[in-house]
Amino acid sequence: MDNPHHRQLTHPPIIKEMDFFSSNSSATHHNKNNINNQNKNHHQTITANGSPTRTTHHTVNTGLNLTCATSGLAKTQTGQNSQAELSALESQLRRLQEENRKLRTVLDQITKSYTQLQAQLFIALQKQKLPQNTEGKGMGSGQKNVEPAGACSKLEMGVNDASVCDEKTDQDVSVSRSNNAEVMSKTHDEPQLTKLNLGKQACPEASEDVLDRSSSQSWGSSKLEQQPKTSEHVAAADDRIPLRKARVSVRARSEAPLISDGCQWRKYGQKMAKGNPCPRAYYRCTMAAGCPVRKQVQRCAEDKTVLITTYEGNHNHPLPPAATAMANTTSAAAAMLMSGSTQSKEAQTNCAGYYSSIPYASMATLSASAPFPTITLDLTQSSKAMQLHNRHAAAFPLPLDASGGPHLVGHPLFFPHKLPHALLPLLQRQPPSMVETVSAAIASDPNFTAALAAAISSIIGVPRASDGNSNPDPIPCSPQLPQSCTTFSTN
DNA sequence: CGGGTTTGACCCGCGC
DNA sequence: GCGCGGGTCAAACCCG
Repeated sequence: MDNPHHRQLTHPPIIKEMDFFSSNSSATHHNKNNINNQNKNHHQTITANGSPTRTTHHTVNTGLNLTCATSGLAKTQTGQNSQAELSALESQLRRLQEENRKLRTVLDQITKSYTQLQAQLFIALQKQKLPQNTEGKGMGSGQKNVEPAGACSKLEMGVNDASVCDEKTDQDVSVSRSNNAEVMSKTHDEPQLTKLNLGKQACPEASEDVLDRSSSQSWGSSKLEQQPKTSEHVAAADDRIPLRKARVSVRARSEAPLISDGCQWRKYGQKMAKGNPCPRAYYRCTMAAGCPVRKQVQRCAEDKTVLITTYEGNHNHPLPPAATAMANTTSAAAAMLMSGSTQSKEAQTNCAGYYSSIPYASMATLSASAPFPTITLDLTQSSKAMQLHNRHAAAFPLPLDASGGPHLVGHPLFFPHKLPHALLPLLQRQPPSMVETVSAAIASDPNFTAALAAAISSIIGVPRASDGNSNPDPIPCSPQLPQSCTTFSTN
């Protein structure tokens, strides 16, 4: 299932596309200027009928010079023919210029309508968001009281199902697709998160319902977890595109047969998937009874050194520190993905385009066409990402660590208020015991941490990096991030 | 002996 | 309705 999907998602051409988008906003601009210059060319040639001196006018000049030359020859040869030819060329030029002008007008109109629509959408979403913010404020204060100390615990308090995020913050996050960095930042502001947290704390039944619902929908075939569809559920499904739980797929190079991620898993099945000689293994989280989280592990058909781990669901129990980092990464990714699950395919495409404009976005790819909405964090691309990273050094001043390599932790792009804050100490100060558990994935990819951070950055908030320090206060434990639906570490 | 793995059977959704 | 493929179950088996 996931193989063709992953193939599609992480195929190099997509990365090329990312490169195109990410590295060449200036290039795009440049092209735009070229177009404008060409337009100007037509204007100049027609209105002034002179010979522009700029080389960018070469094309049109050539034509004019040729006509001049031929007109000179015409005097000695067939003058009438040349005259006719000249007039024909001139009329053709006029036609082209007219057509060009029309096209430009159309383009202007389209751009204008797009901008207007974008503004209207933004206003509408802001209106929708207002009551939520008010609600969130009250909840936020309440939530702080019950927040346990410790980053990990804080993270775990927010058992924020990606699906929950989807249901409650659809509009919020969808705004982030409008290439609006400012709005993007708002999607991760506290209110919605506190709401989510409260949903779990103050209304456990309700949130459990949501959790169970999403679980039963994604793993509906499970007899143990399957719940009869109430009319409410059906109605919910009818109101929107069928509610599907996001999947987060992590591609990492590892010779190990299994990437341990800090959680305890029990294998409950193995099956040969079509199109892949490697079997797919099914695991269920056994850290807590009834934990709905499952994962699938399969090697990539093309590159068997690549281990594809697909997570689905959210843990309903506290996670060990070792498990929180990737958990928050993937849950954030899932939340981001699910926030767009109700969008049109076009929106999904735009979303991809949006991400592709972000450094490291080559590692995060989306798929709305898959049976389940899936986001893939391709950690096998880390080296390329690092090159990309360096390429963007001019645009995004990057601090390098002592080794001279890119150091994403503490990087401007690596916003603590965006990222699971527990990630910072985890990434920066890995206890030796944990380091020892680092698996072949890391061994084969020393930039794993940076790649992971890059993936996170690409998902949750890089656009904000450009605006610098809009939110300098670090939230101790980014509660806005949905709680880890997954965990990922190595051993 | 308890917990995890293996593996064939079964269920379910989907496309034809 | 049928076949196919993905996902899950559960009995048998393995292992510390």
